[in-house]
Amino acid sequence: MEVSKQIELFAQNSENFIGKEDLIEKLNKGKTLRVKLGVDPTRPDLTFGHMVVFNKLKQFQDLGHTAVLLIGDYTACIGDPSGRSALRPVLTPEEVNENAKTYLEQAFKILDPNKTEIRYNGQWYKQMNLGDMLNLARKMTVAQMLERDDFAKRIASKTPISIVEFLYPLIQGHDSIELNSDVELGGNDQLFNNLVGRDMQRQSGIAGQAVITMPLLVGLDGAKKMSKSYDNYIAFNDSPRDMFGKIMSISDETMFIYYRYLLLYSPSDIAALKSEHPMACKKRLAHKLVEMFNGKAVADAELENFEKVFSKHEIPNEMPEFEWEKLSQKDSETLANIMGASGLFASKAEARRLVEQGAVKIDSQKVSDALMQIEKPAKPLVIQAGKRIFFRILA
RNA sequence: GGUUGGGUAUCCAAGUGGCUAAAGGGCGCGGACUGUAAAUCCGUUCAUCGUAGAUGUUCGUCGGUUCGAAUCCGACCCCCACCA
Repeated sequence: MEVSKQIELFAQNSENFIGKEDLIEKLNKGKTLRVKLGVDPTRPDLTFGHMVVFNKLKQFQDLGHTAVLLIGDYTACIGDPSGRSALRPVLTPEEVNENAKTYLEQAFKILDPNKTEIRYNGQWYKQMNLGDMLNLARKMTVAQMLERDDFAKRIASKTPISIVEFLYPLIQGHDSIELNSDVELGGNDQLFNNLVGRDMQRQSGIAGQAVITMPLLVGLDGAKKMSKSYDNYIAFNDSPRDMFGKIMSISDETMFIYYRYLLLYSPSDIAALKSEHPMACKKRLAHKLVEMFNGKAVADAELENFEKVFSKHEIPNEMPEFEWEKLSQKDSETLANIMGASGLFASKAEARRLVEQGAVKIDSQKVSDALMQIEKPAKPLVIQAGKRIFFRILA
């Protein structure tokens, strides 16, 4: 593909794109780019927030460039502050390996494994000694470090900063030297770190990497960034039902953001969407994303389930099923006990509360007495609590 | 090492001897409404008990004072800040 077209694609949806000229030069020479993405193996669950960056990496792959996933197995012991004021936990090597494995499994739902190079930074850091470390530390000044927005804010608010946090950008930067990367990708919170890599590469006499950062995706609440700590995320590993439901729960405004960053719709595509019924748009978004992770058949089934349960207020096809004997030893039992025994509720008190609030239906008939007797059924019985919990008692 | 301030339910946070299972807010859950698991409004939010009130457990940990403690005393653990 033409160089200018490629550059245009690289820039698509990005928040910062530094070193564009360097890339143009390299591409004009016909170079295959090495595109680095640092992976944090302390948090093995990928969310749709990560997907924004992975999509970008995938674009590079599709154009024939090399994706380099750097697993910070060694640095997992440091704890990167990136926007959070609390230090991250230190992990054992076993945990890191396990995490890295599940991380990659998920990442390859987006990326092409055949075009991905996987590296571990333990490879070079294990052999480093204190002298090497000090040489690294020499490459930057405290003042430069304090330019980082996060640090500046923490100084201002008198929040402590550990020395290891100062080392983190240096270490990430050194990784770029080892990997000889031409581009580094990351979320916008990684801008500073990635730029340190660019500087350090130049200091060591090689061309500085370009840096492309992607915006942080807004979470389900439509307000804060998607993050596990805010519990406003969709995970790659969510069940198809949850994934579908969570997407259906976002606001219309957020929906268009997801179309843009998750499905890479262009502004004109999105303008076209806005003329459609928002409900239809949202269902399509949910369907496409679920399909991406679980295939078309599953996505179709979830769409059908959603329409059935939430639009038509009908009972879903699939739900947990119980033998009567699993719920009670007697021939008849109170509703509260049955619900409690199903294990689908936090406690028996919770089950009672739901009944009192008019949330519980037996075979679609609303019931109001938590202590009513349920007989061992002659034919299957469906108990529903709220809009989302259903279970069937088998005859 | 010293000096402060602090550790309350899922989170933030009030409470400084009984009226406190513990204010208020957030999250969650339910109901109404809706194209929606949006928004809004209302309700609810430790557990157990045949629906009531009662009992059990809970306010960093252990022990003590008291008829009675989240609240007072002692020891210990942990966190933050300042000083060194």
